[in-house]
Amino acid sequence: MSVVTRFAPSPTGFLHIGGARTALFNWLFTRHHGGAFCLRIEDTDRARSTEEATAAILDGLEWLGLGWDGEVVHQFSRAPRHAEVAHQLLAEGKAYRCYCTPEELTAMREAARTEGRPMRYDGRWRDRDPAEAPMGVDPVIRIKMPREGETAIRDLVQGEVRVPNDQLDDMILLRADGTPTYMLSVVVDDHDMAITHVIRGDDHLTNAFRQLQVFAAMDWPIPEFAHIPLIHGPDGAKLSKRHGALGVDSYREMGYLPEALRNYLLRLGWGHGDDEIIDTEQAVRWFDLDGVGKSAARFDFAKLDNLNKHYVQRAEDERLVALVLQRLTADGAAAPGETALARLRAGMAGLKQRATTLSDLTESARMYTAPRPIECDEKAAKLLDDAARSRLAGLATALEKIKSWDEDAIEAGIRTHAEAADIKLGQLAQPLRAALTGRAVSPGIFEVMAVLGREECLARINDVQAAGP
RNA sequence: GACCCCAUCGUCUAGCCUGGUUUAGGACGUCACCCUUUCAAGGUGAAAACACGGGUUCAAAUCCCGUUGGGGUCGCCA
Repeated sequence: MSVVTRFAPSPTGFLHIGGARTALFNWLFTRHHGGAFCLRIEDTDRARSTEEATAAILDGLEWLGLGWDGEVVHQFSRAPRHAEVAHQLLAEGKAYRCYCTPEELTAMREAARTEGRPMRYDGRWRDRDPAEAPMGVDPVIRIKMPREGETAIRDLVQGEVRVPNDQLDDMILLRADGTPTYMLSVVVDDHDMAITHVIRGDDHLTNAFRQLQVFAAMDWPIPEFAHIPLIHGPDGAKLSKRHGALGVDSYREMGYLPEALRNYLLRLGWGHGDDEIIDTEQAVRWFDLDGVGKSAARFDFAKLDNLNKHYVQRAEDERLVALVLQRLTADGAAAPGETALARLRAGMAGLKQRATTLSDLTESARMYTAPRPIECDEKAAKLLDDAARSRLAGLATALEKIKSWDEDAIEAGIRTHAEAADIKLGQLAQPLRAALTGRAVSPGIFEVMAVLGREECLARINDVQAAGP
């Protein structure tokens, strides 16, 4: 039997990090076993579903590299089929019309709360004669749930979980306006799409019992379930907008690489021995549901940063140059000229060794792309005191003497100069770094000089001298 | 509140199913030292956990029960 999975977000907001992980697990599981990974947009809530949210979700999945198979299913378009199933159940006596008004239900709910009982519909129309139906009330269709015994699911992550059937009330299948509810739609769609494995968030675990009864009523085969634990915020509380419940687009903006986010999300709740750095190819080979933990995990930016740094350092220079260029010009700024671009390309190898995010990388890249005179940050300015300036003064002639302008020759030339002038390399290198890059931190200074070129170095040193204290 | 789920270093986890091989392993983070033109990287080392209480057993992080703590669900939302 070939595996068919689905990721079924509702388009009421961006693709948040928990959803992204659910999608990742589904995708990995499908790629590992061979099969189809389907995407279904659960847009039956017409009031809250938006086109923008759908676009954001598709965009987020694409960016993360989680491609789906086949056409995207828009659940609302299948509403007639859902209604058909509800009516079939009605005809078979497995469902019934309920004429309760929303007010009645509210009263029921309030009463339950004051009496400290759980709120469950009391089934008052379950066996009532439809002839008693009040005029002018559009009925909903409710399923007849079993009232005795218990329902059990064998969850691939949670193990066997059972719940007494008296906990399950006669839920609504079809609303008064004839539109299907989520509980009906998921089941019908999962069946019609021939989904074999339902891998979703833990928050759906209790829904699974209700859904199981719909499958049973229709006499449909029941898919495998795998309810994966939720992701919590750094403080252990539910991920809310205040914490890390950001859309994947936010992580993209912060400068994380999709492969780093995938690796991080994979390790959040899934383990394979002591392995930490797991690229996607390896993940596909290793991933299975038995490695999924049962407890919720907290989101930790420090670890994501560490992973991101790892992937940035190993990313192709050209790819990073393109990404940095995008960021450099994102605010409408003019693209760097040819010389600046050439420097960026040449300097990328050194730059990326020190970057954590694309955002850092972009900031550090400015030392190669910004026009003269470059701006000094506070720490750099501090390095350029009078003593430092005077040490720099004698350097120009030394630089003129260097024959071939490459890293090794520059280093040799400067070391010789430092020895002759009787100053420590460090005392020279730091002011030089400040003058050349405007920062106190940069790639190796000789590398920077090689990338910048002799003329530019001389000019930047001169800029500092000219500016005065 | 009812029902359900969970519980190993600060965090992510390995070990748990198939009790002894564990002075409970790794990673991130933290701290120290080394390297060093800054930073990063790298190297070495350190501090750091089986929530608690009962069982079962010759032996429990591992099995059972309870307590506590955390989480989820209780919509004509999904």
